[in-house]
Amino acid sequence: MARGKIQIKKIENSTNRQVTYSKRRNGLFKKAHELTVLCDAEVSLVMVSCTDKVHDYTSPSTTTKRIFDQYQQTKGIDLWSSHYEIMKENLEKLKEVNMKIRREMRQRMGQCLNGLSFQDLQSLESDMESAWRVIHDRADRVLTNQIETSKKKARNVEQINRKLQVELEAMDQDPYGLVDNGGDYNSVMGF
Amino acid sequence: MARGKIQIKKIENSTNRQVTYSKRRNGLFKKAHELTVLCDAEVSLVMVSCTDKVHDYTSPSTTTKRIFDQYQQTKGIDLWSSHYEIMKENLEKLKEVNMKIRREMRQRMGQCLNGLSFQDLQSLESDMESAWRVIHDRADRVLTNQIETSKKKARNVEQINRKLQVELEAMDQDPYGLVDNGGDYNSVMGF
DNA sequence: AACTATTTATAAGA
DNA sequence: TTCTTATAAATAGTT
Repeated sequence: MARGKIQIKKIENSTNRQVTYSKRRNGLFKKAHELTVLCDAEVSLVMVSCTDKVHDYTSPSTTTKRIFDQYQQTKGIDLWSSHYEIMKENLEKLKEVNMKIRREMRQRMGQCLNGLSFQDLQSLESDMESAWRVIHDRADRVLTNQIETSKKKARNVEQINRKLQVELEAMDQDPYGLVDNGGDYNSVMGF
Repeated sequence: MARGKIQIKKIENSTNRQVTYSKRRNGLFKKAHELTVLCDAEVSLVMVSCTDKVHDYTSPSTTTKRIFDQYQQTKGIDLWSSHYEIMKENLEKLKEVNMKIRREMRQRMGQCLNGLSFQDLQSLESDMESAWRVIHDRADRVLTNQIETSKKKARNVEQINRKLQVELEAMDQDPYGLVDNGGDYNSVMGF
């Protein structure tokens, strides 16, 4: 508004933008304050710069919170209460779910069986039996795999051993012969 | 600021005050919007007139709530925010606990066993075996108790039956005798 | 609401 | 950041 008109669009030069922000911020604060005094109004002005700094003005007669409360009341929108309520509900639901799971868990661990009827106990018992079987089978398979792998490794080592022995015997008979056994030797060292 | 300077103090004439409020309010909104655009800032401007009407401007890129959140974060935290934060933390913790329990639960039901080592599987297996035993014993005891109770009831009924028979025989011999068997009779009807 | 004489805000430069 | 100043914008008082 001086020394030339400007377009109202983002100032690309960041230094200029910063300077303008600072100047206009003060202007806005001044105007806000004048409005407060002249018209006996309440004003809350919060600004967040693009570098995330917060500046604010609040008319002396009130507080930011009070103005926001009034804002909420008039607009009929709960700015935070709705979030708060939803979160509270979620928390309660989650707590309940947690309780249920914990109880079931305890029952599956053989605790807190008092409330259960004979039918409940029987179905729990058979449930656990089949789960146990799955776990047992699984453990079995893992163990079998481990044994298989070990055996395979052992066979491998044995085989390499035999090969080396043959080569050693060959060297006994031909001490100056050139035998390339480096690769196999390294693979034995791997164990 | 035109046609004469004015003092910055409350305008006593209420019509003038109202008019000035309206004019300057628009000026403030315009300036706020210009700041938003020129400097890529976020602005929240809430005004409450002395007649308790609320007017507001919020930069398009954000919401009043968001700005208020930022404001709170920068300035001290008020009650609402701390409640909110604590609740959020609680929610997160509870979610995590929930996840863990669910995973353990699934494992105890024979699902999602992929991540478990042989040792894990073995300890889970023995855990479940002992829990199963507890549940089995419990079911057994409940069944035994039920049988015991049934037997006791049966014996009771039998005894009452015998008594009634004796009384019937007595009536055969002395049809007009007064025998008080109401109590026993009712207890038989109970079955 | 519009007008307009003035004051105020501010863009650009230092 | 602050000051300066030419000029754009806002607005007080009036219609």
